[in-house]
Amino acid sequence: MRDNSAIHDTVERLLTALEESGKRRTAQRVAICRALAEHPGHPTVGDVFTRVRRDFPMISQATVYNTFDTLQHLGLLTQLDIADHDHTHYDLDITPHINIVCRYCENIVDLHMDTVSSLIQEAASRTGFELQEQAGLILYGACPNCQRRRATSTEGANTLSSARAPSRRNTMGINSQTEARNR
Amino acid sequence: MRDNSAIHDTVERLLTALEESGKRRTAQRVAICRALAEHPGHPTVGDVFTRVRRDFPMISQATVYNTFDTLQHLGLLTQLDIADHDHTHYDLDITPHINIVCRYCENIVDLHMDTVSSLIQEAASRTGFELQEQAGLILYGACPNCQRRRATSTEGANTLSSARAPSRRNTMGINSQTEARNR
DNA sequence: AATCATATAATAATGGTTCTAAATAATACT
DNA sequence: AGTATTATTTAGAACCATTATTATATGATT
Repeated sequence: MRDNSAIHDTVERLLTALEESGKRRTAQRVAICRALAEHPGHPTVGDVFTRVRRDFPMISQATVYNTFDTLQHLGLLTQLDIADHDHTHYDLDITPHINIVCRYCENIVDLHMDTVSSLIQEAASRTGFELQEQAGLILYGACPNCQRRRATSTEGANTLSSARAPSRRNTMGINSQTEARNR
Repeated sequence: MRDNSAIHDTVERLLTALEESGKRRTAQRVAICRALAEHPGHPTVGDVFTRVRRDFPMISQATVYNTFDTLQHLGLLTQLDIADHDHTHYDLDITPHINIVCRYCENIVDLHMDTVSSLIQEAASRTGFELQEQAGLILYGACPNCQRRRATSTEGANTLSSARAPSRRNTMGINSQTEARNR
C-alpha cells in the first residue's frame, strides 16, 4: 500500500463500496479515503484530519468520525482500541492478523500468521459465536529497541522473551511501521 | 473463583502482593480487592466503585482507579479496552486466553485455549518483542442469543459462522462469564 | 507522642468523542 | 433549467470517563 497505483486502487475500493451502499462520493470522503490509504500505519482520526485539512481547510472533525464509522460498518476499516493510548487507532488491513503494541514507544507492528485464522475459527466453533475474521488481535509487549533501551533497569515481570533475536527485519509477515505519536 | 474460600484466597493473593510491593493494607484496598474477586466477569471501575460504596460510603472513585492501576503494574490485573464500550473493563484472569465480545449485547466470554500461548510465543519469536503472556486477546462477534434475535434481518458481512451450534449453552445475563475449558 | 511518607476524599480539569442544529451540496423530479 | 428532496458537512456545544490536584487523614517508625 505504498506506491501510487496501490494507493489509488485502495481509494477506489473504499469509494466504490461507499457508493454501493448508497453513500455519495463527496470531495471530503475522497480526501479522507486517500489520507487513510496513504498512511503507512494505524492512523487515528486526528492523523487523517490533520492530513486532509492541508487540502481541505474547512473540513470538520465530525466528517472524519462519520466516514470512519461508515467504513467500519461496511467492514472496510477495523477499529483498534489500544490500552493506555489516548486515541483510537484504525486499520485498513482487514485480513486476520496480530497488532503488536510496544508499551514504551507505543509503536504498532503488524504480524500476519496463518494460525490466527484457524484460532478464530476454533474459538467460534467452541463458543457458538459468529466471529469477525477481520479482527486484528492486539498483543502488548516491549519492542527490540525499547528492550535495549531498558536493559540496565529491572526486568519487568510477566513478560515472555522471544526465543531468539530476529535475524532479519521487515520480512515475512512483519510489517514494521513507525507511527508518530499523536498527543 | 465463585465460592467463598476461593474468593478469600484471591483477595489474600492480591493484598499480599500489594504489601510485598511496599503498599499498605488499607480498609479501602481490602474492600476493592474483595469486590474484584467477587465479581464473576470483567468489572469496570464503576462496578467495583458501586459495590464497595455499599460498605464504604465515603470511598472515592480515584481510590478505585489508583488501586486498579497498582494491581495492573504488579501484573495481577489486565486492562481490557474493548472497542465501542464506554468503560474500560478489567480481568483478574491473567492466564493467556481470549475474551470474546458480543457486538450486540456487549457480553464478554472467556475462552481458554492452549494455542493462545503458543501463538504469543511464535509472535514474540518472529518480531523480537517481549510479549505479555497475561494478555487477554479480544475477538468480536455475535453471541448465539443475538444471532437468533437477528436471524430475520440481513446477514452482516465479514463474519465467520461457527461450524456447529454449541452443545451446551449458558444463560447470557449481564456480566455472565462463560468458561470454555481447554481439555 | 512526634515525625514523615503514604493514602484517601473531594473536586476541578482534561480532552477525545458524540451530539445538535443550521448551512450546504448532491441528486431526483417536473 | 429550475425546484424539491434528501444527504452531507460544518461549527460548536455537550458529554462523561478518566486524570490531576490539593488538603486532610492514616499508618509506620522511632
